[in-house]
Amino acid sequence: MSFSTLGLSEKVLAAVEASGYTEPTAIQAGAIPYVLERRDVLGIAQTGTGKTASFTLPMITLLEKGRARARMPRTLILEPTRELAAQVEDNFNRYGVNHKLNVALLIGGVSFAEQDRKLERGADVLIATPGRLLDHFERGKLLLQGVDILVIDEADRMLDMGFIPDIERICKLIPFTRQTLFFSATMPSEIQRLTDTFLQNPAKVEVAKASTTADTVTQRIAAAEPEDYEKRAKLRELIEGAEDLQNAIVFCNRKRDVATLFRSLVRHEFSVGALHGDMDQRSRMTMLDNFKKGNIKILVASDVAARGLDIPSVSHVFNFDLPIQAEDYVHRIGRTGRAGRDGTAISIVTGKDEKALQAINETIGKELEWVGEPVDFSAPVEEKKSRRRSTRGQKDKNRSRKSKAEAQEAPVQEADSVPAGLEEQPMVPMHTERRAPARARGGRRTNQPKDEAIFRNASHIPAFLLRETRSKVQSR
DNA sequence: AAAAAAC
Repeated sequence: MSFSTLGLSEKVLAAVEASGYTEPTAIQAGAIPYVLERRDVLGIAQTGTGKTASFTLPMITLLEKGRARARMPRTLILEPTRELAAQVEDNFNRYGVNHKLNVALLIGGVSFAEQDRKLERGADVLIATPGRLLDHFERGKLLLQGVDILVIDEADRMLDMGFIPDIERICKLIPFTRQTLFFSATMPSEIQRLTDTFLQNPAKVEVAKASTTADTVTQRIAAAEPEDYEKRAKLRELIEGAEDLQNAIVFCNRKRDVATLFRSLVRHEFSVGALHGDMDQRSRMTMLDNFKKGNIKILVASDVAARGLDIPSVSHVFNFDLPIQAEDYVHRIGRTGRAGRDGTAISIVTGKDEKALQAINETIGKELEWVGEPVDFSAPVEEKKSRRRSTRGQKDKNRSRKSKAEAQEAPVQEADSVPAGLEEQPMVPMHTERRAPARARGGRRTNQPKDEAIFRNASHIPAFLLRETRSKVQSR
């Protein structure tokens, strides 16, 4: 199978070849001919299957005829998150090198001015998250009656995020004569209803569901005490003990925990970045970019990074917290072991996680194996105080199990406290212009890092990367 | 107990 048999234009084929691709993936081979025939397409595919190129390549081919008019984009692609939208833009830039496409990215968190300019100039391709798109529409800056191709990507995720009413509204604003390409990893009933309403005689292209537990991913769980500082110590131990760690994503359930953990790892001189939805857009983009380029080895992230992000090779995934929804576990560990590469996923489990762990084991259809000693779920997991009173023996046993180094490690910073000198610090992330602790400024090191790639002085991180959202709000 | 997304 080769790209040349799919009906793509010469210019597109040249760009694909220049990118080094020779063989289409299953979803590309299945969907591209239908798109070029102007059929509606229902694509059922996970991320990491080459889904994006399955619509961008034929779209670029189709866009060769005709030209955009001011404020009337010719095509519209809806994405659930800003990062995914930006990723699709990258895709158009890469495969559209031989074309003069006007591509406009309409996402929140950035100024309207440039987006307006691009709309005014006439966009061949409009890539948007629903909120910002509707915002532009309501301001009258955008006319949707010229849209010829509508792409709805990651529909099931849009559903999870409550975007379906917005999607329905947008669909109704676009002429009935359009071509619609609809992608979803799963087909829950609400999504089925949506496709029944908005697709006309679609060609259904389904690619085998990537097995939830890719054989190339080694999955393990590691026990820790439930206190945050204990979990952070365990995480450092896991990172330092990891074999062949090239780069890693560390998932936390909550944004504030992303922030706290990020600061803690900076203090411990890891090469680390953070990513969550409350960070300003510029930081989000730069963090992700630096992580992709390898400037940052460890990315602490919320579930904003769990799905869809195209980070080609992550050697390790760590779950600082077990995800609340077992399904999210699958998405998180799907960040590693991609494209047949080896990957390792290690999750920290505490006495409070019994139910979450059960749910995950059920979802993946096997029992996760422990590294080190397992958590004793039969032990009471009430508040620490009551446990101390009721089961002193158990507690002492736990303490003696801890290594000396761990025991000596004072709580780096409790979730609710801040290290000295950073009292006024915002949640996320640390601001380097304030005085960081001596170690983070490259001062005396108490323990010599053994791996230069994973450990690094934090002082190189550009200040704007470490700025938090509130400054933006204050400046208004 | 969460996160994501418009201002």
